[in-house]
Amino acid sequence: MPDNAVMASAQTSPAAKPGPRLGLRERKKIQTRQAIRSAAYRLFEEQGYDATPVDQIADAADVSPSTVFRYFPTKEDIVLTDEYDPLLESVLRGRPADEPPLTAVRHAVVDGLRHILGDDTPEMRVRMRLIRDVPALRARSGEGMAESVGMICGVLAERTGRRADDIEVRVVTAAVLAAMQEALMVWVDGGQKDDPLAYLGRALDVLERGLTL
Amino acid sequence: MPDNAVMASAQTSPAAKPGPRLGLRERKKIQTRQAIRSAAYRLFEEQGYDATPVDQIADAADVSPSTVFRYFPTKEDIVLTDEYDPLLESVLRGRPADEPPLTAVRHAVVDGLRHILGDDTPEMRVRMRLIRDVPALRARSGEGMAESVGMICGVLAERTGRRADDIEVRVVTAAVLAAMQEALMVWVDGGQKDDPLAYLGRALDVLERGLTL
DNA sequence: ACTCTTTTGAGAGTTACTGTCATTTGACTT
DNA sequence: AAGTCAAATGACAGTAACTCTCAAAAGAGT
Repeated sequence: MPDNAVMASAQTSPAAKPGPRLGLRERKKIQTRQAIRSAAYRLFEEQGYDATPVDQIADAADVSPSTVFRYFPTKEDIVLTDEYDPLLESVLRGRPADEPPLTAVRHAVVDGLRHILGDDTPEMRVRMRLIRDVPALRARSGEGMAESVGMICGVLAERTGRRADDIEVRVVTAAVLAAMQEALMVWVDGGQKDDPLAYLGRALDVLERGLTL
Repeated sequence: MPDNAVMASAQTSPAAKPGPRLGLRERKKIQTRQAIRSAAYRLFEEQGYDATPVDQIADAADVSPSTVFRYFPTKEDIVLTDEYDPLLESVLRGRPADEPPLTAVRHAVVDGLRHILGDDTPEMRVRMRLIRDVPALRARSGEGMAESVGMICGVLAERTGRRADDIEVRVVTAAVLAAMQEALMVWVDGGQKDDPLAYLGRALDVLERGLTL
């Protein structure tokens, strides 16, 4: 269960958790991964995403192009890889079983976002801008969103006794994630100044209100 | 304003409207376009989307690869090009000005879908299946959806006096389109048997109900 | 120091495009 | 009917994102 690419990665920042007891091999892998990402972000900001070939990223990160593709299956993944879904799932499963589905999902999404905004790094801001501006990244981000919808539907199915492909379950889930997406994009459009959670709250309120304007 | 790729094209079917008064040139263009599409759909069904190179489509359609790319900027566009947005926009603008936004959008989406389902061709069914099954197409389809959101927000902004980037306007719009998307996908999953409009209706009801399950 | 496994880099190949340019082919004029 | 012009086509060269294979390099365990 991959990612929700609109959201930032949980362990993107340098030295996210080097963990004292890792072999040299593992440490090098983390280093390499980070080197590639840093180089990529820098080049993307300087020249733009499309104008930056993978070969150039490889050069800048001092690895071969093969290695880049070994770490990131696609160029998009350099920007979009994160671990949002597992976090979201565990928060959602932790909600009390008698809570109404929408409330549970709402809390899960809010908590998940809060956790992730913990690392409010400059890199994350670049990432959000890239997702907003580069069509290929937007598209892939949407794909990640769709996978999140699938995961959430699975959990909701267990909670409600409905089927995971029940249209109402799916609509609820899709609407919530769409609202989150819009909230984040509006936040980015506004210069990433205010609290994104405030936007998210307003967005979810609209849903609970039955979309009345 | 491109397309909503989950929706089928309005003039995809053969001889959609040859129009009696077209020069030979225009007629040939329509023919070529259709030849490419037909060949592509056939090959996609036989071998799969990814396993079918554009060169092979060109061969099958008796044109050069250059010509294929002249008609369809990307391979994805062979499947996804449609004219849903203009239709949607005109229907939406035609709704009475005092109607609540959600109601107006709801009617527009339903009417739009009805129009489009007029041509319930086999090709359209293949298209829907491709969109469901091929990640690249799903992603692009989502992109089209995002553009539709933009268009609808523009119209709603005029109607309501709010700004087009108002978060509530965007959430309403995004939720409706997400619901439509889910409705269509559930319909496809169910074998495209029943009336898709019934699914759409149920999906939109969930939204108006405030996402209560 | 010596295996053994994992990681890396080098290189070749595929495919989706992009851009250019000469040729062809309708469209229109005389 | 012939001639001119603009649009459409095809051939070709080039770029960039991957994919695959294989041999060299580098940790890990003995």
